[in-house]
Amino acid sequence: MGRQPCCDKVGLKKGPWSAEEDQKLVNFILTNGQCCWRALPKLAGLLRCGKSCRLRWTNYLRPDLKRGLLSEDEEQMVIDLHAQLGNRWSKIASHLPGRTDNEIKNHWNTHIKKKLKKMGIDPLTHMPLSTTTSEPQQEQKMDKSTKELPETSLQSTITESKEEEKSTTSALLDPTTEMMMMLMDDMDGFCTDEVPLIEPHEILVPGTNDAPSSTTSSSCDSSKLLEELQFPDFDLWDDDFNHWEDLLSDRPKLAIGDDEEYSWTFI
DNA sequence: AATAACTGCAACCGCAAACTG
DNA sequence: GCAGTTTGCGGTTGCAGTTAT
Repeated sequence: MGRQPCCDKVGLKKGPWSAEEDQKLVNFILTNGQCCWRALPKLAGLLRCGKSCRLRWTNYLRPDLKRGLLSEDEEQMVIDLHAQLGNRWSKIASHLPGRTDNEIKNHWNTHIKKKLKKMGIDPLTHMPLSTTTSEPQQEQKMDKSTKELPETSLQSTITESKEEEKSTTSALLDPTTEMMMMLMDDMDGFCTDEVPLIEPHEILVPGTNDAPSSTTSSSCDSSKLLEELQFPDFDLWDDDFNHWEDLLSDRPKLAIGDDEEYSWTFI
């Protein structure tokens, strides 16, 4: 099957996002909803691939994201869920509202792994280190083959069955979280990755006070952007998703061509 | 003060599943 | 059922900031 090239397409920008790009992306998604990532960059006037836009949105720009370090509770939850699910970061993230798989993955690799090792626990098997091989090489191998993990006592409880997964993970959760999950299940395929969890008027723009001391230039720009950004006042997630059909069918009218300069009027 | 080493996070890459015609 | 396309996921990398020397 032919996979289309993504960012290696000539003319597409890579690397850190600028504040302007963030603004374009946020404005576009807030106006038109989240759909058709492939077409989004052109429609939003971005010289990025759809994949890059999706990543930027889900990992950084989504208004429902919590920022800052994971709390003790969240961290413990990640450890428990990892013991059950392994490196299935998206599954783990789905149990932590406002957290992304990338964020959890990074936190695991940079903080929790070390913490567990310090405590004499193998972060991979969640067993005491003395009973497991702690050869870095071996660990690397294991990491890479998480999908075919040799069954440990904990991991052997993992089942692919959704039903069983629900029951095992919900056992770890507090009643509120459990209820939220049940409600989400009732919402016909709703998942935390589908924005928003909140209404536009409830959007809490990450402020300067509790914002993480993120140090990358793009992050700083974006914090600024999000502070300044005026989210449009409309019901974002009603049946206005047919905006997309309009936009897509209107594409020629928008005169957005591959090599043309885009102009976009922001709300 | 300079710079080497370390750390943490955002972003990219490639694969596979899901979807579509 | 098949081929092509899109989306989602997990692993990895690059780089800016921080700390140690």
